Amino acid sequence: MARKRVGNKREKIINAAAKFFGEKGYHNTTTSEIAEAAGVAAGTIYIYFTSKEELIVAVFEEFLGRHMERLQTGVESVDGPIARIRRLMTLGLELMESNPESAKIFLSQLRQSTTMIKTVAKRSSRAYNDIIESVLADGMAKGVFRQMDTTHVASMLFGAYQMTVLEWVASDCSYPLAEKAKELSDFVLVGLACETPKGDQ
Amino acid sequence: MARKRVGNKREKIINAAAKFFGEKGYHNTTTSEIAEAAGVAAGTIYIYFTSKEELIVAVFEEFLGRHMERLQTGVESVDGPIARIRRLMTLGLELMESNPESAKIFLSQLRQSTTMIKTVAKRSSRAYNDIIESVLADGMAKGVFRQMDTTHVASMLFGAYQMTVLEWVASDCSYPLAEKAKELSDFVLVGLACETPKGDQ
Amino acid sequence: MARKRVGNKREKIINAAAKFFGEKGYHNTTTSEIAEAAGVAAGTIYIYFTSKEELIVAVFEEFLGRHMERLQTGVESVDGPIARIRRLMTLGLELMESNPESAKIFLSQLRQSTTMIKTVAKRSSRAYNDIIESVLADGMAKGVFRQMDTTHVASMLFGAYQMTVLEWVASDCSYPLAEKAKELSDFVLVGLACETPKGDQ
Amino acid sequence: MARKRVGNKREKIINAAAKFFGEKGYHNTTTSEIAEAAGVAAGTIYIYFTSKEELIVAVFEEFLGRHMERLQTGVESVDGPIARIRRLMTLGLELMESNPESAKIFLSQLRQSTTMIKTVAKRSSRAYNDIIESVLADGMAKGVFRQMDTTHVASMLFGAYQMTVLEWVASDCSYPLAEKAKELSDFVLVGLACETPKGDQ
DNA sequence: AATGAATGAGTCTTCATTCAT
DNA sequence: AATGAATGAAGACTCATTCAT
Repeated sequence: MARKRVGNKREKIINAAAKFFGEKGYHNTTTSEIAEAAGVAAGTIYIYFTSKEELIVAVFEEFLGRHMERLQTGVESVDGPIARIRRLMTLGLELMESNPESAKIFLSQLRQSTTMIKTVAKRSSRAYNDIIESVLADGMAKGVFRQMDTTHVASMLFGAYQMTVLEWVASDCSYPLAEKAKELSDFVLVGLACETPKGDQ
Repeated sequence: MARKRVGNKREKIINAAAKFFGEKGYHNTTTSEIAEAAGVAAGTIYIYFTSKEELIVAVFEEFLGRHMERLQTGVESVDGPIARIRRLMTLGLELMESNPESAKIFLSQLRQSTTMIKTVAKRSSRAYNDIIESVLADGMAKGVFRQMDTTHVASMLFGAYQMTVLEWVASDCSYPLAEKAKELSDFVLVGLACETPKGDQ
Repeated sequence: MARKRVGNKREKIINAAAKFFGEKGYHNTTTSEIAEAAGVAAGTIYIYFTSKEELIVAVFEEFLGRHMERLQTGVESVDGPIARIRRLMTLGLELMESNPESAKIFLSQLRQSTTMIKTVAKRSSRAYNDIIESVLADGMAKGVFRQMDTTHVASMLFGAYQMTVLEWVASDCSYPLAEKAKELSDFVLVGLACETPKGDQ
Repeated sequence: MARKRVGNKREKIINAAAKFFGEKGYHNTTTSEIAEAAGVAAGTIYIYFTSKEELIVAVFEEFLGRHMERLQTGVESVDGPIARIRRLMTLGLELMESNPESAKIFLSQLRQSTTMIKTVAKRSSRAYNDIIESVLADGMAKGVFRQMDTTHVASMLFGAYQMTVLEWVASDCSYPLAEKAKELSDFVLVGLACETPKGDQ
């Protein structure tokens, strides 16, 4: 039965890498342990990826790319800016919950250093932000949301979302993440409503 | 009048380390370059710190500890939950702006991996969160803020704050961070006000 | 009329190997690139040769063997030791010129290290030397050449020949090698003439 | 008595490297074995040399530079082109004989591949050639030597010299190299004398 | 306390070779 | 015979840490 089925090795390596990168970070993960966990020889990694760095890039593209697609689709499946923001938050949390591995990567690797990694991380988070921003702009145009700096607000909103996931991961995923969806949506939605803070002097 | 006090070297090492850790990350910084930048011998670092890891811990404690103190003082200098939230956000951004190095550490190192680092990072962000949370709890008790999961809301608020700083750092500090303070405060304050999102079905 | 004879692949591999070994040296050439250039799969090389080392041995045998044959024939086509030395030098340079690849191998690989290579290289250069030596011995017997240590003189002569080729290769074959033939022959021939150096004290 | 005397480590490394490079060639020598033979840790090599390549360059410079100096001095200590050629050949063989290690490097590494090595090797052999060439030019100017292409003749002469050494090394230094000096000098000197080959048709 | 040369374990990466198809 | 994906041993180089001075 020879040297295994063809085609699933790249996938196995990406999965193993995702697991370790998420858990221990890029620098604390050795290519050897990735290889071992993936059930391949050390050198095999270098058949599919030219370097360790290219591997983490692939991990990003794989996981976040997958998220983006589903978020985009999800958002378009409902109408109205408010519903869309709710959908975005809820779906985002669901995706994270169904794949804690990718959640960890999403959180921990987002801000590493080497240039290439940086680039991809930025691209990924920009993709997230873009989706949010377009919903905001739409809501603003329709008069549902107040006037705002959509870029800045989108990233604040993204920050609130991220921290929601981070708390959950830090708790070792000890509760259903979905239950935070309402609070998250409420929090961000009020901030977008057509009025200024009240009770303020 | 020897200007060099005792402790001078420890301080110099911490400053040099902060600079490099912020710029290039923990793993891409060597102890040798820290030593060189600090103007001490490679071995000297190990007189003040038992390991590289302890050094980054010290950097965290130093910088974030300093922040905490000033945030705490700043918050207590005004009255009322709403004003305090405003003060917190504004002062936080000011502190970051006046010390971009620490801003970078705050952002990029917060989510590394090795256990010890994790612990400290968590401790630091918890400190931040604690300040926020106590203001929230107070506001809730006084009926100024709506009922909420203060822990979760505090961290979302912290997330919005973080992303505001991140955007600024990513832009190479190309604009005055302070100008984002109002939008940030407004955003988080509405989310806390005593009402539910409107326009929602 | 299938143009591909059996043995075609072996030949292609040897040619590709010769090219790379000559250009980049044994150690800087990978079996994969040889395979690619030869238009065969990586594993195919190991059907024809048991190892990379055996491959370079084959390259030597192939090219230098070919030279030897032609040199031998060429030498025998003229009469008299002096004419033969001239023929040897001229023909040798012609062969090198018509095949710069083999010239490079001849020069650069002659003195590698691993035992087996050493052995073959020695064998090859010995073959060269043998031809020269036999002409020398003949000339000495016939009284045309002076008494000498034919082995030593043969190798000095070979050295002069080699350096003539090396200079040419080092110049990127920028001039016709043949034009050095007369000087080379003159140089070595005087050294063989029946007299002692004059003008010497 | 601590970590040995300072200053002799670089030398020890160079000596160990010279030994192995000469015996087994650059590519078949590992930095670890050099370190071990030099009695230092693997990493120590990289305190003194930035790379393995820089190490072999240093080996070249060290040994051949030393030769050049002594050859130059030796040549200048006698008068007249003929005597100088004799001196050059004799002294050269003596130097090789007194240091077989360097003889091996001189022979085996002279024609490796990587660019930097090539460069240095070329520089070294050029230095040798330059000394020879200047003596030839002088002799030609004084009418002691015939008209010739000094560059080409110098390198042929160098080739004869090299092969004399190579034969000796190949014989495992089994005889006194010095005894070949006369034959070598005679051979090259006749080739330089003011006449054309005789007995030629 | 301070130095900085030395250490050596640890890592990524290469590449000759194998073997199921 | 031919393929080429997979192997895994080996090697150059890095860098946190030590310790004699």
